[in-house]
Amino acid sequence: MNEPMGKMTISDVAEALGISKTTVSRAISGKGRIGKETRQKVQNYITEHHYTPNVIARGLAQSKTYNIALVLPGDYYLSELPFFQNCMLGISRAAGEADYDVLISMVTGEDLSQLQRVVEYRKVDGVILSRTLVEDQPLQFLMQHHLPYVAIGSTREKNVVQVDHDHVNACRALTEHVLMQGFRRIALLGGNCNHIVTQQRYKGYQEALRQAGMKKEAGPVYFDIEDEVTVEKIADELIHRGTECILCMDDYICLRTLSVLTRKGVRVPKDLKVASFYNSQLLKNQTPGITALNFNTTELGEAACRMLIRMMNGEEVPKHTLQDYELVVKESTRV
Amino acid sequence: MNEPMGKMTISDVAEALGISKTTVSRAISGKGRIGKETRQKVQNYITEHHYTPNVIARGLAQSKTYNIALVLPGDYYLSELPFFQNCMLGISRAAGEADYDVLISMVTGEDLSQLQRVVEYRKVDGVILSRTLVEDQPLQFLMQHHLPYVAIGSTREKNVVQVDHDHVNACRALTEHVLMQGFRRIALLGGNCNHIVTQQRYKGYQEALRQAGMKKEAGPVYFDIEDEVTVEKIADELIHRGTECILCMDDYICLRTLSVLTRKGVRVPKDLKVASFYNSQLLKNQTPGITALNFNTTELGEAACRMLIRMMNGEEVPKHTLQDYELVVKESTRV
DNA sequence: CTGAAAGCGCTTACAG
DNA sequence: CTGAAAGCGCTTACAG
Repeated sequence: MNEPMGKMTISDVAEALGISKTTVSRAISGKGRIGKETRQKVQNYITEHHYTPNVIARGLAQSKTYNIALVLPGDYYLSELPFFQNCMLGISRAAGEADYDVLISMVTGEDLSQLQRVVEYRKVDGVILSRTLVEDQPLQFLMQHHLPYVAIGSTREKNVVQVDHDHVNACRALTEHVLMQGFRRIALLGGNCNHIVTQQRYKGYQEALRQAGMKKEAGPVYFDIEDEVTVEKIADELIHRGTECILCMDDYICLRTLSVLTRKGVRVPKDLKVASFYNSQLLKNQTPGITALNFNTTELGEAACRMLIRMMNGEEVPKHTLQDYELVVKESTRV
Repeated sequence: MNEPMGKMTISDVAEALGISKTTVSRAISGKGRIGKETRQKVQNYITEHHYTPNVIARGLAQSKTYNIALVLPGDYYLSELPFFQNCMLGISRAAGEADYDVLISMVTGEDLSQLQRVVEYRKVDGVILSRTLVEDQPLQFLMQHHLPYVAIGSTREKNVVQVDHDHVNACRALTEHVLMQGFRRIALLGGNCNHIVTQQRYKGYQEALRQAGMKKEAGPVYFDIEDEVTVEKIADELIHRGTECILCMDDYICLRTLSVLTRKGVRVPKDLKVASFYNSQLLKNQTPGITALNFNTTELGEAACRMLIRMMNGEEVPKHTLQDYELVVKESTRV
């Protein structure tokens, strides 16, 4: 109570108890042999006097930081996606349980400086990549260093530990569902081609079509849709071509599509069906309800973080983990 | 090239150059007197051999961590708000410029454990609170410790350094605008009462009414709107009462309101005007365009972080900083 | 079961 | 201008 909070050291404890620092250290960490009584004595003292170890000092001695880095896209529109927030929540939770903290490093375009600083300065024991790209600079960077890391998302690099949602099967399932409803002219509105997830979704879509015995694409497929103007043009084209159903690769694209359709007086699902390969808060309150794929992103983050912690502890872990999805059918695809 | 990256220490450099560790340290930090040539020699060597200092060790010696903590709400729906992401982006940017890293600690409800761990373990040199509450446990916690911190948002606690948007004047301006258009029956749909920002927005609204000589509230005021069901009920009431304009305290509430109105066949702005006290990506692509207040959240985060850095450097800083707003008038309030 | 000592990789008075 | 030494607050062989 007298000493200012946060200043007490292990030496103070040792002195007060008339024992050595070594013993105190052991009593706290639980490592090494130590008498039951002694340990109890130390334990009592430190809780009573609110001693908390200096993790930095411990880290230096152990060559550990008890920090992990989370690499996040620093681009404006991307950072707003709920996906990353929810991931972060899960990661933070899992990290906390293991007494780790998470440090964020924003990577914007070609600028890897934040990630570099964090690994070169040895401020973290491991890294989590929040997404994977076709041309993946952060991943390339990590592959050159000997620091444990896991990728949320998939990649072709075989030796990278990856934790992902099963996008391919999920998208296949949703596409199959639409095919089962009897629709054939099914358009696909896709996101950024440099995102691996875009490739996976496309693959799922194609697989469903192939299985249904359709030789070529059922409807036109678009990629790299970023703004509403593009959607506007595409919508005209689709309506003109008599499209029956529009599959949107993510919630943002879907929201924009719905907004454009409403403006054009096209009714969903009456005139046109719509579904989304990704669900979120954004779509939740939409009228009519939107058929979409549900993924638990927080759990994904947790899983990735647990994986990383196991790696940092020297355990062997599976290279590729897939998490399940949920297909939620609502009015937007009703016949 | 021979030595494994990230293992070189200051001693290695000293030895290779035949000088002392002290000198090397000085050459790197730039502190203390040192010969120009010597410094150059060291500088050349370390860039050539890719030496990077161990920041943990430096931190221990200096009793600094070069980390700051960002306290984020861990609640589901809240963490999805773009506000926090954009703040984080700004903070991360400003921190990086000063060679600091940002560590996140999620605070969920009553659970402050993540924040506690981070400060008790001395893993950060300062803390940023991403929002302020009426009943503010994280703030109370920080006030008890002697660690620099700044709050994004306002609080009644006079001695807390706070950086905020000028919500009161912004909301007053928007309300005035609507009054100028000639509307009188103006309803307010408010958010969580425990958020200080809710109080500020309400205050701005009231001030505008008072100034316009209206004794009592122009339209009904609601608080704690969290889901669409509530909005649904309120909408019926408002329509019944002949409300002319609905002011929504934030983008989420606004989006829900619009969705409900569309479903009910109420046309905006023809039948009813709508405006929002907060703008974001969510509202950007809405049809019709929504009159709203724009705030630059990334800049807010940057400002808060710079402030904290100054505090950590022992500088005096102003207790209360307000950032400007922008009123964007669009179709949703057109007469 | 316990302790003295060296070490983690830096910084910083102090002395020269 | 430069260096030897102590110190930051822990951990961990090594010895007893």
